[in-house]
Amino acid sequence: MPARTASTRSSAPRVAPSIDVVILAPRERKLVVLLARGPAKSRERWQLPWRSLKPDETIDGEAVKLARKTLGTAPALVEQVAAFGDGRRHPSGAALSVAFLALIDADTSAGFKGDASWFAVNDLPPLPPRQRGMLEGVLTSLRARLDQGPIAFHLLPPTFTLTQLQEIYELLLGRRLHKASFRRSLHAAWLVEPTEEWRSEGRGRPAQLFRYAPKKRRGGRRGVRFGG
Amino acid sequence: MPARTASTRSSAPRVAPSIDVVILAPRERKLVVLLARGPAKSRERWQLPWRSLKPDETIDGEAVKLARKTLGTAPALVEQVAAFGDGRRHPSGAALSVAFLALIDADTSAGFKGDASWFAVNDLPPLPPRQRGMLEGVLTSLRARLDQGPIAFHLLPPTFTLTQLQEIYELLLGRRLHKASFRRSLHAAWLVEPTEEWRSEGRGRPAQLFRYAPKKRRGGRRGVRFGG
DNA sequence: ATGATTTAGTAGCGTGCTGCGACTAATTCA
DNA sequence: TGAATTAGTCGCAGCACGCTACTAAATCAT
Repeated sequence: MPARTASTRSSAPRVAPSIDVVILAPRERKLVVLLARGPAKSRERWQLPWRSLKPDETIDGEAVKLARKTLGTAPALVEQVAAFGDGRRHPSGAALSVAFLALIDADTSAGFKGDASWFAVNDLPPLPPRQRGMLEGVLTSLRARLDQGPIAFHLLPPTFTLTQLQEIYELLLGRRLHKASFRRSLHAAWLVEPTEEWRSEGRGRPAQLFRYAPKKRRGGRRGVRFGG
Repeated sequence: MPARTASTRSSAPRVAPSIDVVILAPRERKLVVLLARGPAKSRERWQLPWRSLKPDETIDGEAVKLARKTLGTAPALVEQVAAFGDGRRHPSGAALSVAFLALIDADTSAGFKGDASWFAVNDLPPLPPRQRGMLEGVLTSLRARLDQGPIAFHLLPPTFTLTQLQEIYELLLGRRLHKASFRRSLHAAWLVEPTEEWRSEGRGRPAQLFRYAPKKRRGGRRGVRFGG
């Protein structure tokens, strides 16, 4: 049921596929996404950063370049999520768009200066319809694969406290986790190792800093399973 | 920044994205994939079924049509897996290809008459390089999502014995499972219900037939976790 | 016919993982 | 100096998992 859209008359012109990137960072207990300004005349003033794919270009390479150009710095992770070729409208007019996920940590994102702006994913401005679907698809996929790979670590700086790590998981899962169970799972997964440093964050006992250091110990590496 | 329409000159010409479908069925304890004949002059004589995407077409719709046309009947499941736009060669010359997974059960696949042929996924003829990658990507994704959704059921007829179901899981996972544990997990997941029928399959005690009937019981539906 | 063989399905035990409440430890604030 | 706050650990109770061993119902061989 292809819904005819946008600037088309009898038969749509052939337009190159687009690459769209969903750049995420944690920010004040919320997940935020980086949106770029659209053309002034367009209905939606904000858009996911995108570009058209030229022949001979690889999608992964171009996605990394696009993320770096938009962000001014290289993200910790860039990963393809899915292709979107429903009939919905895309700013490029492309019949097909490929969605990418990009993650950076809070510290790096705080240093961002550029034309784009951060928005909480729970409180977004109107987006072009296909991009709205792409964003939702990326978030769903992110949550589903949380326990498959070390995704959460890419939202943190190189060293972090276990409470910080737990807060990232809670942010992505949308629910509270039990501290003791979380740490036990983490320990069993052999994903982090302690550093010598401790950080005093205002009140309370200082926390030890850890770094991401997966050990391929005997038995398949298990993801972090959640207590809570 | 988005380039114009049809074809460029000096570098590669612009070619519409392709839709490629990996049609799988269980067959004599092996997983088989349906391959179509390529053009006689081409290096690889066999290819994944594919077609070029025209503007205004939706990828999911076209994937279903392609699968149905190739197969002569509608598959039990058609699902997008990923986009492939590495530099590797594709028969269409497209810069970008989208891979789809399609599943049908053994009985239906046995009735297949057509130009294409079934090959065991462990013993394949040479394929165009990008399609080789797409096939591997689809298989990897299939195995990874086995415990997330009811994928296995789409490789079986509407009613089946629990031994048949277990064999499908063993086929996809590539290892033997323990009967009692498998059934316990299945029961806990509330995914099947017994019918009144029993099937006598040669020797031994007859087996009860079950049907796929997921119950959204209290607590999130767990996938089948594997014993043994 | 009857016992061997084959396949289906269940019972129950030990171990380990999970969820949770309650505890100790180290710091800041009044 | 003691209340409050945050970090980190202990250990129990219950459930899930892996496995062996059992019962059930059919066919095959003699």
